Amino acid sequence: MQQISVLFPTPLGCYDYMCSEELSPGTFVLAPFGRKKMMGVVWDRAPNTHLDKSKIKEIFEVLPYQSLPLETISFVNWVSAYTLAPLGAVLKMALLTEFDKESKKPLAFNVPNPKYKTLSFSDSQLAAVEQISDQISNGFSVSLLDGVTGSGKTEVYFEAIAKAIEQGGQTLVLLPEITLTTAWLERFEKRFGTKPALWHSGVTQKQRRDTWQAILKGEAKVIVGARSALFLPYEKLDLIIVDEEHDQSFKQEDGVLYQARDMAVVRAKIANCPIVLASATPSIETYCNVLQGKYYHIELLERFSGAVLPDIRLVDMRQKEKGPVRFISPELQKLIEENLQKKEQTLLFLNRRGYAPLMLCRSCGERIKCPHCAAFLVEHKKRNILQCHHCGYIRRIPKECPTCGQAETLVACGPGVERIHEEAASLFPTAKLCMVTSDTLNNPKEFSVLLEKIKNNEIDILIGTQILAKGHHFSNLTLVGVIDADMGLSGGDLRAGERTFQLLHQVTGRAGREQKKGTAVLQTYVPENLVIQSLQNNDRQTFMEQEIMTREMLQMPPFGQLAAMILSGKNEQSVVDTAKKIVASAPFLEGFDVLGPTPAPIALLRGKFRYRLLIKAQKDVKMQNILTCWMNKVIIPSNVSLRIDINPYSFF
DNA sequence: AGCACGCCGACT
DNA sequence: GTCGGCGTGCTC
Repeated sequence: MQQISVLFPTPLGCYDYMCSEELSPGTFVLAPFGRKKMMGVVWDRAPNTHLDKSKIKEIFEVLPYQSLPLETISFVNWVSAYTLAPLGAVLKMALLTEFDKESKKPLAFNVPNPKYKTLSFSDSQLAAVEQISDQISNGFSVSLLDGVTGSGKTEVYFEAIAKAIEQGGQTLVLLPEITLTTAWLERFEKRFGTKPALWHSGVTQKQRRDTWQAILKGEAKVIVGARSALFLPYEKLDLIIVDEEHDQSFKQEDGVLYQARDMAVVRAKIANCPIVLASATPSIETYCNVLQGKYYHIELLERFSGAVLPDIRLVDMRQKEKGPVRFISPELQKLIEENLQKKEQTLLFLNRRGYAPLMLCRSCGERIKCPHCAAFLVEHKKRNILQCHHCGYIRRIPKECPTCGQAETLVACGPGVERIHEEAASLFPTAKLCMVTSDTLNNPKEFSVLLEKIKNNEIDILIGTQILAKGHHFSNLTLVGVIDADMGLSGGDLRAGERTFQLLHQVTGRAGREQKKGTAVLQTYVPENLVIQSLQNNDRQTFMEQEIMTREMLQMPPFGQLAAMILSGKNEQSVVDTAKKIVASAPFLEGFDVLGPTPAPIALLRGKFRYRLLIKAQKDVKMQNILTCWMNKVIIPSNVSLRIDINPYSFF
């Protein structure tokens, strides 16, 4: 009888069992767990010798499935140790939910043909192709593929994929969920003659099953997916691409908290293969690694088809006289009118859904709040509702103020896209308008119908949130108006400046393509702000240098480490007491500081009170080890839950 | 996470 | 008298 370590896809660690034969790590087994029969994986852990022998049960059976690859096991171990998430919670991301079912007619995965259609490249692109291709089959390396929108980044990394296919290896392409559209897939199919394997939230159970199996067997060669595709059981991973690497949606914000771009680098290291991070606006973290010589820098300088960068103009909103509330400035209005006359398209961008972010009672001053969250309800005028954008709570728009009972006293404060749509409709009564948000688009089909309409010039003015900012080229779109360029800048978030720069760079880049020079207007109350100035001058360099200097001075990431502890529970006193208890037992160590507790910016969410601690550590400190020791000392009552967020991106 | 055990309120 | 609410504790 052997004692073996087994891991289950539940948020726990390893459990030991007895087994008559020796089983290698990765073997699937069926074992008794609690009062249930559960499927688990034999793990690469030494058996626990302190365990009371009478407690150890025997496994039921060895399942006749192909083992989980050792690289996947190493990766799960690494992610768990880094994020401090339980091993089993990480394993869960690597397995299928319906594991026992088998497909009668599995999908076929064609091998993409690297020679299907060869593309022609400019000199600059050819140089980049060569640099990237040199990395294939040369072990682990990280490259930043750095090129402006329209410089042909995608086609350049397609050549690296072609080379990996020729060698018989697998390639993983990570894209932000929103970029995973038909447009990208069409380009892939044009180049390789077939579709890649897909992995994202919209993939059906059967497709998931077939794809998972095909990846394990090495039949699927190119896998395109959102961040969760990192955990698939690759048989022979030879290349990873992370496109739009700066995109903050790579940070998973629920369940296991991880940064998929960073974990992708770790995954490449485990596979001993190259990874390419592509972006027009690289993240500060990646750029610092380039400056330190840890990452290669592959630059694509020119726009491919000779298109020019848009002319960026600022409208200083401070100088506007008080009058009836208006969100489209006279300057922007004039440009839109000119654009309408030229029969060219305009995009009005505001990253806020709904009609107004706040409803206020003119009589008593009450602002209508969510009953479950410390947040204001957002007015959605068309649907005649108020909605909480944090928990989804919905109520009808009341006729009377819910606090003082007076009728007709509620007023909308501030703009959302719906309100911009309303204002544009009254300013340009003959123009064809279309509003696009995640509320109005329900599926990819609707989206492609919309794209077709835009292409056929059936729309003059688009009004939308960031769903429109990413990854689409509209050849007749020559004017972009950013309603509130400062929106993302406030709030004391570490990455606010960086995020705003990246988003607005991307949005303004939608203006002008194919020889038509575009214009972008930034409406701002802080025209002197570095982010706004750098955007206007198309000066990424200055912005990055300043941002890096600030981060270094403050010892913020990537020059120092951060971790957040979020305590939440229905009993506020209990949450506060636990937070204080944790702080009281904090270790005193050089280069390890504990800040807080403070109520979270959203102090009540879904009926739970939330407090935060921020841990700031120097770069060389083994933060995870310290946190683990520290947490082992304190007892968290069961009515309080604690989440640790290593390198947090959101601070709500 | 599940799942069971356990101790207090409103129902046939 | 029970049915069921969710607090608490355990899973090798």
